[in-house]
Amino acid sequence: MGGDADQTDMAFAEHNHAACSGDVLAEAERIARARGARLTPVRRRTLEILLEAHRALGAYDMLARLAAEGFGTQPPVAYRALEFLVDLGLVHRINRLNAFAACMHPGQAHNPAFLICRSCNLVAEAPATAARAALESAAEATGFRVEFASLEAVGLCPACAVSA
Amino acid sequence: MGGDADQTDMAFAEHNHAACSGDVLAEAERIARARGARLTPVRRRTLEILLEAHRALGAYDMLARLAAEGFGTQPPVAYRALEFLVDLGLVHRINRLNAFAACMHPGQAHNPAFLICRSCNLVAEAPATAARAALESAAEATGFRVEFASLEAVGLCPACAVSA
DNA sequence: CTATCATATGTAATATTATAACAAGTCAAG
DNA sequence: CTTGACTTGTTATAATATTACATATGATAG
Repeated sequence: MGGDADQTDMAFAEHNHAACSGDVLAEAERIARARGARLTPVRRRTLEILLEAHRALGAYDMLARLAAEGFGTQPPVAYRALEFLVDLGLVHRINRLNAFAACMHPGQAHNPAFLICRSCNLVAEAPATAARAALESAAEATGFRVEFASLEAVGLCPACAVSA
Repeated sequence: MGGDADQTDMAFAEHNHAACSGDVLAEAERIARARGARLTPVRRRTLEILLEAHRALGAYDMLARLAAEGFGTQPPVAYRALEFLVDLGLVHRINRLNAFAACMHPGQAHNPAFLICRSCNLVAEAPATAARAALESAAEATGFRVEFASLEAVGLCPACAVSA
């Protein structure tokens, strides 16, 4: 899995959000097109908001922002856009937080692990190939067939670890 | 981690629930005592119900059973008992399901991975030492300090895999 | 013993997260 | 254009979880 190393590099580093968002957005367009799906205004804006926030947002938080921009005001507006993006692999659901975060590496084989900072709420993706393999092998020992696994770690990001 | 191998053995195997529940319950008493905590009737019964069910139950499902047995009828009754048991490591919260499952190996170093059968809803624990180590090492590469990690796999248990 | 204090239980009220059901609008294909 | 699939929006409701407060229980210092 050659992509793994690249994914870690910028996880918590300072970087230009506008640039990385733009890249992901362009990639998102291609992925949607390839799947015959339409990246409509609400959907696109939902993804943009998540990319700008650079952390996990709850559905109602997202809804408030969308409503403020003239989109619908009811829960399904947010849930549908988020579900669409999750299905396309453009957004991940963070179960622990009941929240959603933009995927920073769409298209690349991902299913990453999530690193959730309990201090600043930043969510980063970490390559989880090895961890997944270990989990799968432990599961296989019991005869369980893993179809999907979610790996979520809570702790302190580098910046917050320094402050503490 | 010598305990790991033992933990897998009975994960999905046929076994005597009454016996394994009794063992866990006795161990629970000891753990509570050691912590100066009281395993009161609601708390004890909550654990028993989870042990009997041998799968994850939602808080409201638990509440209904407790209420039927003469305990309180309001949500905090279930949430408080469950929180108490989680704090003592006697029950695990399965984030993916918004549900709770009895720990089958209390006391032993656990923080296991959870194997959730999407067909029969059985939840088993699998040793996750290796997976945790891999995850932690991936996290460390980004400078993130992991304090807690939840590993939840969805798939098919041996019995359901055969049926399918 | 019993007064006291921390803990536990119970309830009502409310907050948060999520889905179902349906009407109206959009858009590409024929 | 018109059909048919999809998208958006709304109302209503379900499912999950917490806050606040009153009462009860149990251990223990006096």
